[in-house]
Amino acid sequence: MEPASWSEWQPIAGWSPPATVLAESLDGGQAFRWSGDAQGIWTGQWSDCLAQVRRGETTVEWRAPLALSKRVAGSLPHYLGGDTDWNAQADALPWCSDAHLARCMESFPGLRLLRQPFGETLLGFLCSATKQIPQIKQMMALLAERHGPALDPGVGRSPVFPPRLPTWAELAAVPESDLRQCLLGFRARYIHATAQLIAARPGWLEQTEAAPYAEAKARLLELPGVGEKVADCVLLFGAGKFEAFPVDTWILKALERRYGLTGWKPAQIAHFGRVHFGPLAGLAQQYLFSWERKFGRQARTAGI
DNA sequence: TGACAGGGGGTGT
DNA sequence: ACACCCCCTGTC
Repeated sequence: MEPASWSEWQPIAGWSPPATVLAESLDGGQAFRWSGDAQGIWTGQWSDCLAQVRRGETTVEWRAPLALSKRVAGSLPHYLGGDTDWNAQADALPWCSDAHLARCMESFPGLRLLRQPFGETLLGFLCSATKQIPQIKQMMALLAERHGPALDPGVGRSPVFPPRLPTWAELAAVPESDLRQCLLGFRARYIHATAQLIAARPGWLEQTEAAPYAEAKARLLELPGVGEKVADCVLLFGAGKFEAFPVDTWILKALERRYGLTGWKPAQIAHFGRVHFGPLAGLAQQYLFSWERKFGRQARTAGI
């Protein structure tokens, strides 16, 4: 599986997060196709791309198998959110009047929202219901191994690359029983039915990704297995809709414990989030989520 | 060491 | 509210 040769490490200008924040950005629950080694090198896949990322001297650096490096060079900056001025976005959050948000932002300096391919973001979060990250990653790996074509190197003879994820068109041809073999459980039915629905509507995915937030969300909610939370995750991590505010159990805990919203229902929490954090609520959500996951348990144990 | 609950980043009825 | 699936983890 190890490609014969990699390109030189190349800088990603303007991004120099601490190791913990790089880990949180790549493997904190936005994406499910990155894994890190003991040297701090992260290997990840998306679309037809395979790359490694690490902290360099001054910025994050990347490299790719030589046969893929041109493709990755054209795709990785966008994937890592390089189109966005993150300092400006973070500064636009109401940290000035929200001490807890300020604390979360200080704990994860340089945290980014990824801009993943829309279709595979949808697939990932259809797998996510009542599952933790390692299990979701296992499902995604099995889907790729069993139903994704080997990554196309593009030209001539080349090393064997690990398989990419199947597209929705490819998933539509996979029997539900085969999906179940990928440890999907009841999610297999959702993915199968969603694949049929998408296959029956050419252009539907692309139009959904391009639509404004409210319309895109309404369209996603038509899919079986997609509720409020999954739709918002797909739009935030796979469509760049920063106003999306996914409410999962961590955000529920965070707003209950840190903002005193005891007993509020998810829909009420979502409304509070959008009003309180504004048009970049999704970015605030990511800071709160990361903090709660990393520090929330001990904070609650300490009675905070 | 092996069985056995218990629970998990939700959705649908 | 509860079922839906079932792998993983912690525990005895």
